[in-house]
Amino acid sequence: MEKYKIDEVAKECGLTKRTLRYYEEIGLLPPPERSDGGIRLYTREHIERLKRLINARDVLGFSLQELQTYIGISEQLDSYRQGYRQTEDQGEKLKKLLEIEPVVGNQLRLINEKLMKMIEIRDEVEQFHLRVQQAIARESGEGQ
Amino acid sequence: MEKYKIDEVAKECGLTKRTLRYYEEIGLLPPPERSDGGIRLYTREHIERLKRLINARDVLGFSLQELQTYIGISEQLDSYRQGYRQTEDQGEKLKKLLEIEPVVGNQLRLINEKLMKMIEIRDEVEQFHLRVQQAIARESGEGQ
DNA sequence: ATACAACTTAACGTTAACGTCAACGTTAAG
DNA sequence: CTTAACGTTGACGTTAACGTTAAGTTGTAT
Repeated sequence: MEKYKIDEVAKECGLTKRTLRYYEEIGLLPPPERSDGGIRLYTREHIERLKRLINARDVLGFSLQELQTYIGISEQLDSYRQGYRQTEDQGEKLKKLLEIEPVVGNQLRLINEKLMKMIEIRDEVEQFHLRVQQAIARESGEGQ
Repeated sequence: MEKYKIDEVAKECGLTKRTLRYYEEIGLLPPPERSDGGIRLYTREHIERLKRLINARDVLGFSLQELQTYIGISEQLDSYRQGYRQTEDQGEKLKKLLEIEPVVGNQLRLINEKLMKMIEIRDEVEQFHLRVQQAIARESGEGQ
């Protein structure tokens, strides 16, 4: 499996090294493996995860705190899928799932709300754009 | 025309008084009329404008700086519509419009990009939600 | 007229999300 | 084997976007 040093990751994701370390520091990124000398060695998985994070940050406008819970949830589902059909306590699993479900449902609702508002804004700006274009056409057709 | 004091406006818009004054301070809100004693008196227009602002802030995730230009543009269109067919310099108008157009076009493009990414995320979360619900159904159906 | 709630400005405080700098260690190249 | 480029951990600095407090003013209800 190929390994990446911090600057490569930073550049591929459009961040700085500082930001990567910061995200790790606050628990947003899982600490990557280190070389014998202590240098961070990231994998593809780290990068993909990071990209999803950035997307959520930029698009949903989540704070890093909010991203923590956002991630916590997808982590829990992963762990559920890992332990799928193992001899873990069935009751515990169900309990966790029942905890997670409303949180995710709520997220989904919020995202949909935001989405609708965003479409409204898009339409407004589109109208706006059209009016400007029409005005240009009229104004420049008139001057002759 | 009805007038509103700062706290009414703040509550209707879900902000604090401090935030309203701050927005005015940085030029995001036009200074409202004042009473003889110096108390801010807002109108419906102020409120509606403010609400659009909050929407753009929350949904598009604009910084207050970015909102300034966002507003600047809609202001310019307003001023265009005001001066529509007046004896203003036609060349100036056209020049302004030609300046505005690519900016708005760019905004529109950015918004559409964000919108698409958002839809992707929505779909992911939706899938996620479904899987959780299915897991619950399976897990709780099994225990009997 | 007097209280009292709500307004005002001014100034300093706070938090998130990094930027920047110093001092030092690691690694790949010649 | 020694540089030069890149990495590491502190630690302090910065900026946006307000919160908070103080000290005083205005509006209104009795």
